[in-house]
Amino acid sequence: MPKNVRVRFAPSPTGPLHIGGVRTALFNYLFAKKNNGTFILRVEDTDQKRYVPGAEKYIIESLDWCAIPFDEGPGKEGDFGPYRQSERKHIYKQYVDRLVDTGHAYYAFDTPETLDFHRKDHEAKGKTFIYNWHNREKLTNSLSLTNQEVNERLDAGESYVIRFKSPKDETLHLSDVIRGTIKIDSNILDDKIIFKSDGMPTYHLANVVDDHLMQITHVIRGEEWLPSLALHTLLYKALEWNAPVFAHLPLILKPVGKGKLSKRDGDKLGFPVFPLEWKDPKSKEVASGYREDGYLSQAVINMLALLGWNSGTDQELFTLDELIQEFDLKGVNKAGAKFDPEKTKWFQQQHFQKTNDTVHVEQLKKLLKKNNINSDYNLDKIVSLIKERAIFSNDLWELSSFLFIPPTQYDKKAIKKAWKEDTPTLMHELTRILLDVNVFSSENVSSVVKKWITAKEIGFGKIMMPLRIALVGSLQGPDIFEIAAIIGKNDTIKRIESSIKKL
RNA sequence: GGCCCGUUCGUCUAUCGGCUAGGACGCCAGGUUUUCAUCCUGGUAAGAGGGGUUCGAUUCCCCUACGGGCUACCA
Repeated sequence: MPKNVRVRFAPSPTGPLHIGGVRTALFNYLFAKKNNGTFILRVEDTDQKRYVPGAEKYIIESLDWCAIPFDEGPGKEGDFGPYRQSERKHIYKQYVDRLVDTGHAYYAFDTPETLDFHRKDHEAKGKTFIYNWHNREKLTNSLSLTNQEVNERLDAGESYVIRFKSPKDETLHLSDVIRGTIKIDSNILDDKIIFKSDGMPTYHLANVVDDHLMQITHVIRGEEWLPSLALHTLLYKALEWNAPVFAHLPLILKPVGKGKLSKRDGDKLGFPVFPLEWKDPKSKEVASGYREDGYLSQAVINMLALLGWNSGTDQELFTLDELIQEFDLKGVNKAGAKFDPEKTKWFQQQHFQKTNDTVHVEQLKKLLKKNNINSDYNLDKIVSLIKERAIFSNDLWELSSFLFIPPTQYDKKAIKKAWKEDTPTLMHELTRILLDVNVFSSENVSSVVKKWITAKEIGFGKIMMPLRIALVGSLQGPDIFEIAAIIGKNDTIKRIESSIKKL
């Protein structure tokens, strides 16, 4: 009987969750749901200095917006809480003590200044300073000091950290489902600090302890953690725990240039890198979000899922449920992927078109209200006419505003192309024809106007284009007779007369 | 610098030793729409380089190049 799948997303509340983090959360969620497992949110706030107020709330709101809710986490206490590491502070000490007792860890009293000096000194010589077996005897710690000295320092309240004792001359075989087996020479490993002088564990220790205590079966995280895998594997071994399965996701890279996608790329290239808008509490700077830019969360999720994963088929459009059905870690790529804002837009367009019209009508209502428009037009009809040319819900307003607000200006190119000397006369005649149309439906107007044009033996363009200019202000928009029908007989005639006057 | 991971069209990717190397975004061309956009059809374009292994390598191995990550009392 296999264990129940339990996975976690473990962000640090140091700012807004960026899109790479959202994808990590998504893959965890998909994996959990696919395997009838549990998706846990754990807040890794062991570094008080970097704590940003509001960040945790932002993370939770983002997951909610993306519709990838967690089953256990802050505010949804399960059997393995609390889910904030700051609230688990008391738990970690016993495990550090155990590591010290079993000889896997030791106290170290070196000051940050001393270490910094060593690092700089080594760097100047073109070497790398590594704190491990080859020099730990020469540094200030419980391995180089006598028991008495150590106790004296401890009793005197001298600040200390606890380091994990990395092994000498071992070849470590690490395992990752995406990358296979990775061999590491333990001699290049640092004796990493696992417990800080402020009494808090570092990420490495807290992570391993919590994953074990929370019975995490699969650790799915970003590739930036791959170099820590050796340490984590060693920690599990030292604590005599079974390690979970590890999967390191490829990173999301900048669309252009070098490096991984960062906060700044969004502003520079004009697309959001955050799911939600974020206002920095200190600088008051505002970073745009997909939600506020009018993206559907389904589109963002779909795009993110396909960035580094594929189902093995040609299918690219997925709903969340379909993603859950199809998801498999085997389909995850190894190489980092450049983020593509254009394709993101395409996903948005596809999902927008699939969205039910009633949703669009609600959006349009909101947009009208925002623009102080009071209208009794048939919004269902309007949505059906314009939605196929829209990508974002905000487009609904852009594409229909001329219906609610008569044109005050006319597109110059359009005038040059279609508004000729005899146009005013023809338009004037047209108004008289339109006046006689009793039921002002698009079909009626269309047939009456077309009959008239045919009878007059003039080109369609000579009427249709100026009429469009008169009603819309430019040579754009849906079927012109549909437009006339929506704004009605009076407004249609008024707009034509107004255009004759102005042009 | 050291260590680790990676490398198929411009971009995201399929291919699990035997293909005219497939799809999608973008771009270009044509068609539909008496407008614009949508939409449809077609086109463009790729396995980093060099060695092996093999009857045969995009696929397996090695080297080089390039890209990425890590190298904190941050996660």
